[in-house]
Amino acid sequence: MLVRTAMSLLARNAQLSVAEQLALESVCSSARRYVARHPLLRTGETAPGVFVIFRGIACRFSALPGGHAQIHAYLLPGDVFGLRAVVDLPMDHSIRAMTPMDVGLIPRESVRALGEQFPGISNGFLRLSQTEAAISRQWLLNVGQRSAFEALAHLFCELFLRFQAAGLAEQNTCALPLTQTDLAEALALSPVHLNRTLMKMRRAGIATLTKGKLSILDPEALRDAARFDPGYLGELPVRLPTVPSESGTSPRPDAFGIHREAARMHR
Amino acid sequence: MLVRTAMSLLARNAQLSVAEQLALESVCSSARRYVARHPLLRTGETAPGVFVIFRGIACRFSALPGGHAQIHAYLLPGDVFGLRAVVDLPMDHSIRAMTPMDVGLIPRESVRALGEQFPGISNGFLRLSQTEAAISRQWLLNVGQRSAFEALAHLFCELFLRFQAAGLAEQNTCALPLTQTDLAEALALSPVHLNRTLMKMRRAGIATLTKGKLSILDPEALRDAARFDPGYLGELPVRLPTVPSESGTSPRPDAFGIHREAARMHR
DNA sequence: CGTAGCCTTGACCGCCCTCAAATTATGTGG
DNA sequence: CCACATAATTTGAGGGCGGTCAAGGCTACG
Repeated sequence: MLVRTAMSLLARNAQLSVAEQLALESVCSSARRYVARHPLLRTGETAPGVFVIFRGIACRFSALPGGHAQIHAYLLPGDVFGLRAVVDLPMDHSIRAMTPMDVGLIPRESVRALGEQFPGISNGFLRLSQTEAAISRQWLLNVGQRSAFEALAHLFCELFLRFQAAGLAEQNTCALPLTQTDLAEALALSPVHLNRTLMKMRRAGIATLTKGKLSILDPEALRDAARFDPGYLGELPVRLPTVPSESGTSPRPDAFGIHREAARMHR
Repeated sequence: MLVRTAMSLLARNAQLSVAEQLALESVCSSARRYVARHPLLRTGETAPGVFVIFRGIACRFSALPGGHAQIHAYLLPGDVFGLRAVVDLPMDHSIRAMTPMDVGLIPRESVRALGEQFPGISNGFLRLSQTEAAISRQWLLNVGQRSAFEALAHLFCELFLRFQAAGLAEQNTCALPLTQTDLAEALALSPVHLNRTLMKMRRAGIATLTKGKLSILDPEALRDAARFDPGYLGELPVRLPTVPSESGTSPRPDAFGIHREAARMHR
């Protein structure tokens, strides 16, 4: 049930055929349930296979001396982790659940076997890997080049679109059950400064994060602050919300359309 | 000739069989030559195939408003770029030559065809992709978590080991024909501050960068400053140089063993 | 209803940025 | 080989973004 929807998300992101999706489903274990903060994979170990997220949020992170951590990526329903094991690489980082989770496992032998039978599956995992790499490049820009405000705006744009693509967003809100410390660790900011930045964004009427719910009040301002261009996320069938106040009245080009054009001024 | 040595590097990093390596070589174009600073791939375009570096250094980067840039990765001989095209993804960043280069091209149709014939080739590219991802995670730590001094030390460790693995390092030196501005753009520092950091490292007798040559004077101090653990680079048949003064006399544990332990003090 | 975690705000500090200028490579034409 | 132009390196002075330390308020949950 949840398995099917998550596998459909995976299939879309990996551009799998129906046959390939079904083949993966047939070797995917039923859901294992984990509690929040449960460690899923630890630095140094080799994953037993590819995990598929059915429900909940996880993160990749590096533990740092002093109890701090750097979060490298958030993993949402439909995302996978453990790909390194398919190519015999141990984990260079760790993964933990940030919320209660349901996770499926595709044993790495099955992945390899299916990869030989269905080249599209191998390509699909490469595609997922490449899209994650593109996201991580944006995170490097978040940490190295953007101000705290811009970085937070960019992160909100990314997460909202990814939640929306996973069918987990309302009109202009989505559940984002992360603490401010979690967000701070993603943006390499102190919790204190992340709080100040969040307050600033709230007072500006751009976006709020309350009780684990992200609300985008002024999508255009958010996108402008982040200079957000969604092209790097792949061709998601979603877009940032239109302005709620005057929703649907003025037929002007939407955010996604604008960036679609800008993203391919090539060729 | 240079083609063979570069393809051997690629084959090792991707863990290709001899047959797979030969198959790739057979569809790889002879070397194209580029001058320094030549743009190889631009944001938005789709690469014609997978490029293999025979000679020279390139970088992935994002151009930023204001003429600045963030470098995401350095690409050395034996490295590839253009993998995104194999899975029909346009470039989310750009790539340019940093030195004169010789580059081979494997058309993306050939890559896909060989991927179906040789599953090991698909796996190999996934492996390369995963190793690049691990490197980029360390870069996020460089920019977000490490001081300028620590980050520069870590970058030097990474580059030296990768040059060494490519057969491009002497005992404790290697050619590193990058300007201080190039390094600054990799570490998200200003050129001014990178210079100060470099001077500090030089005056501490740890490492110097002069006339395009990196010299590691005190490998232990460098490794300690960076808290460097080479595991993430894959199983390279190399290591940081031993202390020149007392080389090879004392059989004590090497860096790899030490930091393996330290890296997992969490949970 | 108490305790613990999370959020919020204030005060102060430091790493790194910006601006500016001097000095040293690098390269180019005569 | 030299004169000149350009780029790269080096050093100084001053400022700001974000860190750290600290304290108080809010919320959740046993």
